[in-house]
Amino acid sequence: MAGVSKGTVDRVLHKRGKVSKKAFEKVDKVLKEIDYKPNPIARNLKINKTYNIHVLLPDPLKDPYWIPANEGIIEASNQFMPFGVMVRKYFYDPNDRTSFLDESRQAIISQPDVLLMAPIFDNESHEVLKHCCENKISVVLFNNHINSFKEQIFIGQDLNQSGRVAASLMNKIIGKNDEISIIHINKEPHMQQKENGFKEFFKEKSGNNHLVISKEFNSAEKRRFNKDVSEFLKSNKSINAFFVTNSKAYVLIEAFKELEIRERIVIGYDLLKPNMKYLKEGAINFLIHQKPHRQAYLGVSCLAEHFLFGKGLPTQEFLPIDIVTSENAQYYL
Amino acid sequence: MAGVSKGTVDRVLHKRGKVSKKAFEKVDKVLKEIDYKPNPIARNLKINKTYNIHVLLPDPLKDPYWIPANEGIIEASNQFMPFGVMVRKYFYDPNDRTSFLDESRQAIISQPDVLLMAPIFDNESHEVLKHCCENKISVVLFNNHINSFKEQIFIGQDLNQSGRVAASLMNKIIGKNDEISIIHINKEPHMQQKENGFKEFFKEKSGNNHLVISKEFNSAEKRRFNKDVSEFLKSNKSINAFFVTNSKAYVLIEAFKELEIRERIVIGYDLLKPNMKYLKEGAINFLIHQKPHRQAYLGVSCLAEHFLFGKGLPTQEFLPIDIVTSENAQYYL
DNA sequence: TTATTTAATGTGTTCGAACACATTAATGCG
DNA sequence: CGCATTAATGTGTTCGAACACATTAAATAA
Repeated sequence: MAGVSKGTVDRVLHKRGKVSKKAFEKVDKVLKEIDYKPNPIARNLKINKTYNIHVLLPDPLKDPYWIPANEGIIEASNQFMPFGVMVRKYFYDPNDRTSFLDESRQAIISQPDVLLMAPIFDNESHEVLKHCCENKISVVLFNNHINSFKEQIFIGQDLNQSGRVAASLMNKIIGKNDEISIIHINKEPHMQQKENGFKEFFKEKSGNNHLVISKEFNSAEKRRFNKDVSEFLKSNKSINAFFVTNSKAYVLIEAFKELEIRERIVIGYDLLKPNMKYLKEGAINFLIHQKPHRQAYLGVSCLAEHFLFGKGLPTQEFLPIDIVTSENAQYYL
Repeated sequence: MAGVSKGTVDRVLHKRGKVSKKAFEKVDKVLKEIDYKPNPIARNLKINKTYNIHVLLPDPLKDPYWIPANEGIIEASNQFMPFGVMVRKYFYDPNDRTSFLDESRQAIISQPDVLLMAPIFDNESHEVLKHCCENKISVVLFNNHINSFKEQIFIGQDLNQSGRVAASLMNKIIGKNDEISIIHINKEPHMQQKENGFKEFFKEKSGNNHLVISKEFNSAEKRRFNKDVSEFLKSNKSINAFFVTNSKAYVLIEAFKELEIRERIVIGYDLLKPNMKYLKEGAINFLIHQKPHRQAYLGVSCLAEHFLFGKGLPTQEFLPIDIVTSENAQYYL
């Protein structure tokens, strides 16, 4: 169309230089006229590179919250395998910081194109990031942020806002002057953000009608846990609404059952089987869905589409904060 | 690997016959051993066909509900244009059945590979489906079902369940023995399904504690509408909770404002600007998000990926029924 | 002016699959 | 056995982009 060979067009497209002003202008004009867009399929076929995405996440066997995340990775992996995208997973023990470091080291020495990780330990995650920088491996975070990692790509919920959503729901269903407790079970650093958001909402919207106090428990030993809960309730008789900041609301409900405590308001996180059961029974009023499946799936698929078809990458992909009741739960599974 | 030429492998892969038993077995064995998956990129490059997806939906200028759907189509269209997928839109007037038929005819005579449509008129949609069958154009429906179209591919919400979700929310926030009204504003056939689901929930769960009555209004003339609402409220003094079955909750709120009616519970649909405003103000308690953007985007992108990469098509893609409050609304826009 | 360097442009091959076409092997029939 | 017919197998080209390499035109030096 421009009266030059494909070689010259190629040099214009890729700015490889060595093109006369006249030729450049002829080609450029045509490119603009026909609004040329390269065929990503042909492009990819020629480049024909295998892309390696390595994923670092907690072992789903150690914490069932991560089961859907794992499935999301598998799904995306299968989908993009035929396109030459290789996904490899590294599981670490969510209760063991060294296991996190060990697995990260494994991942980094295999020199992937990108490391996708769920960073639940603050300090250790910093180290991993440093190593990745040194080895020129780009990093994408999912599930939760790490404080000073703001410059990284992140896929997940705004945890502060997530706490606010919980608070807004709580505010709609609690009685006047009811007292509320924020329950952290086996607290991880990022759970504090949810507490902050929750408190923030009540400070703004509700004019301190409701006392909000926070409390940490450890669920490792069931008997001990039940005793702790029982004591806490005894010394806080007027509390009858609970916000559990992770997927362990069912643990609290089970303690309630053993202690014969009924008719409390409970808002928790995540669609684990036992949570779903108590949601259906009415023992849990609302669950907030953190979409671990979608987070992981999106992490892999966004990267794959970026590598394969040059799709742009977002810097922050804040997923919707889904509110789940017994009636709409089925569609989120 | 099997000691035969690519021609023979090709015949085995595509079952074109003319392959000796011996050769077939050799090739088949290797294919299984290496778990051969065709490279969808190369495949598509060779086939090099332009796929035409035509979309028939109500004019977003006539009903703002359809604005995000239109945007979803544009987004998917831009994304798949470089792959040789051509999307063409036909807008019809949602208040004019002939315009629907006219536009459908236009769409069909251009012989697209598939017609994606939002079928808000029952009988007319049947006719369109018939025409498509005759012309061997496959059809995908989105936004709402048409009764006897169950065999078609559908992308959207389960409207009956959607009514149940609204009811479950209502049930969580109304006072004991409060009465409820289901409000249809400019009723379309599929809105009845939401009413059915809503009533069903209260029949099952709430043991007829709450009277639920349904009422239709027409909002074409504002003065008339306000008067109708006023009269309805006067003759039903104990009703103070409202379920509006489409995106027009804001119309009801505006009537309330003029009639100086306050502190009613309202649950409605869709994140239109005025609805969002009243949600933030607290005049609307919950909105249910029908995801018109995602419906339309998914419709186009599923089809495109099916044509391009042989991805399977679901028969029913029921989207999640998202519950929206002032605190999580921002992520759904 | 001619040789030589450098700038500019053109040509050929490749990626993996699809398909048309060419070739070779096997079978049937007189 | 020879030849036709069909079955079986192999070869070559194409899709659009990327890139190595070949070629030609222009600029510079001897």
